[in-house]
Amino acid sequence: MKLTAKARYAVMAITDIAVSSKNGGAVSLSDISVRQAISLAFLEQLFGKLRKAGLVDSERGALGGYKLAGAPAKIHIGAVMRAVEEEIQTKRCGDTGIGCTIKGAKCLSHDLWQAMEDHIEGFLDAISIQDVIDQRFPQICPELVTNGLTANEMAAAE
Amino acid sequence: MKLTAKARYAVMAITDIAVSSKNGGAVSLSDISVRQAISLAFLEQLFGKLRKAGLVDSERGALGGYKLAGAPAKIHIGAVMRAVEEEIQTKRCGDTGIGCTIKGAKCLSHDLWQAMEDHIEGFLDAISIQDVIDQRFPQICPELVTNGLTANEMAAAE
DNA sequence: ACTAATTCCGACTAAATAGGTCAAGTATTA
DNA sequence: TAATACTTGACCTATTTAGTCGGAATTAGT
Repeated sequence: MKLTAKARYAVMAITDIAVSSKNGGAVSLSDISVRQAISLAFLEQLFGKLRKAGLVDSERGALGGYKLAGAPAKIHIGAVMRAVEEEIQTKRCGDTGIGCTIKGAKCLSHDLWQAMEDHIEGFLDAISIQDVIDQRFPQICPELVTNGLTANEMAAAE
Repeated sequence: MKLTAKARYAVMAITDIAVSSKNGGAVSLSDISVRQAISLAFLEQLFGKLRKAGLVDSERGALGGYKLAGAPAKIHIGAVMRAVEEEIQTKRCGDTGIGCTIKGAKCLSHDLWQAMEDHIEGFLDAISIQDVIDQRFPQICPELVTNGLTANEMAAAE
């Protein structure tokens, strides 16, 4: 899961469809291109992947375009981002062992990166297109539990 | 806050100091270089920034090296990563307005990226070097609150 | 049938970034 | 005084990013 501009454009574009579609009709990429200021050629590249991932359906020909494959509340940001970025998990410490495996043992920070990735992924998978439209996002969890103390308690203990 | 290999190396190296230091003595970069399989030249680059950020103290001369500026429990991963990556927040949607501001209004996904960044930053700031050594990481918060429903409740409601 | 609008597909590319290296020092101490 | 260690900044290079380009296939309206 990469957090790049490409992934952001994909979310913007697919959100645009949810907002702009009339009666569930198809929305053309040229319309999205104008509204979101993203080049048509780049949108074509993105929507090829979104279609293959089953997130949108296409209608070819004149008056064609794309429509969401499901309800906005059922399409999650994480899925959109994974669709347009080929590598699900990139360059994770330990894939090669270089700089991670020391005499056969996992490095201390290996699990840290895994926990971080899980956290980011969990966050993005918890948000649907509908949530974005409604501007409804998860707040930071106030009780990040580490060894029985909350983050706030740990800060106070310092 | 960028999540690159450079930032990971910095965390690995600073964790190495916490683990390898004898009686709080300085640890040389050449030792870290060997143990963590990171080039000495690259470590020098990283520790220059860590020192300026006040996360480590240096001792020059023979038998010199670096030591942590504070207790491992007081140095947090987020601070380490911010120290080695110059831009705190990069490429955020809306900095230029291109592809974000449409007729003067913020794009729908603008706040999404902000919420995501806050979430990642909160996660990393909650973890100290000591936590990494003890392999103690925050679990995914089971109650991601969005509009009063937890993530689980929302999934069930779909 | 013809035309215009649109998706589909793969190759290509310019610019930026990541991830380093190298050279030439300066400071400290065994 | 030699060895070790830190300091600084310029430089380098492969990869990734963020696209473009050209053309083919498909469909709706005239």
